[in-house]
Amino acid sequence: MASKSHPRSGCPVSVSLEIFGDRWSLLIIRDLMVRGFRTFKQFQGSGEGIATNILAERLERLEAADIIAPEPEKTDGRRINYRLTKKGIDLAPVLLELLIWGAKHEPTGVDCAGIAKMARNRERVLTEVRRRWGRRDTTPLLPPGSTRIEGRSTK
Amino acid sequence: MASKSHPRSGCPVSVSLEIFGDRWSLLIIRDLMVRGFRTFKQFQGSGEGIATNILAERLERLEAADIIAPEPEKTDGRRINYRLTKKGIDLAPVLLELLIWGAKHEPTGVDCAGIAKMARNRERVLTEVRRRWGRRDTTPLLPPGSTRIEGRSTK
DNA sequence: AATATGACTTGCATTTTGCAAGTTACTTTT
DNA sequence: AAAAGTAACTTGCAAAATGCAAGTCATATT
Repeated sequence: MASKSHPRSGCPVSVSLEIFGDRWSLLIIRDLMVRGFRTFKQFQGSGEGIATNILAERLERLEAADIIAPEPEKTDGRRINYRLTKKGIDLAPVLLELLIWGAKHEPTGVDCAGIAKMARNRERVLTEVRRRWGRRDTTPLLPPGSTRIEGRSTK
Repeated sequence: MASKSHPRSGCPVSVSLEIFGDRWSLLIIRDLMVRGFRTFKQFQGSGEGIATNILAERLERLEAADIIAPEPEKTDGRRINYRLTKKGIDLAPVLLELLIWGAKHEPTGVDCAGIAKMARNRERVLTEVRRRWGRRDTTPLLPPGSTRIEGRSTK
């Protein structure tokens, strides 16, 4: 992917897309950010069907861009836990807007009302995502299959 | 590009990425949204170096997704003006966050202070983008090479 | 009538993907 | 302590997407 550095415009949008402008990178970041995934196996089984060679390449790429960082698990020498860096967690607004747009404009089989509520409380959602990242809290933000955000109700 | 419909998760993020998760689509949308570009030739010469066959394919794709719509120019039968649909202009927040992230975290050769100001006034920027879209105003939001947003100063 | 322009095609070489089947270094079981 | 997992990758290909350069074709312009 974009291994050869084509001379592109210096536009920040363009630069961003050169790093994660593909169909998989942001899904990995999403899994880290809201589903609490940490390992290769988890990403692999995330339901999107990414091939293992592509997954390995994307992890390498995201690491090189300092968006994620690997930390070997002490209690199990086989396992590597990936974690978002500060730079990585800063992608939360991008992901949130992507989520809101997709839910609004495409049939996605998720609770639109729940997403609409998130759209009305962007800042609250982002604050929660950042707080959990700071605490290394890995419980899924969205319980699998749901779209309701956990924690203090928004009512 | 994702011509074969792989069965993917119904996650809105995933669905969004299937439509414009590549290195070019959002750049075309950016050109339409903030640079006031309308034609094939303009996109082609946007400085990113997109190949004409790819450009044609992306325009077709974005049109199929109802993100852009072509309208032939009455005064010149050769020219087709592309325009963002409502669904397309709704991508403004995504693009803005992408812009903010890139400017903050990558060397982009643009005025970081200007972008930081936009980051503090997201809503104002988005309102302006939408207003201009509604008026079919095609003067660039950002004067070429600059990053200062036009119109009423933010002072 | 001749030339130019805008919006694409086409052909082809190079890259990236996707898929299935390993491999390697631990861990757990028996 | 040997056998049987597991986690995280590699490898080898075939298929698809991308990047070039060069055309085509329907208007415009000169």
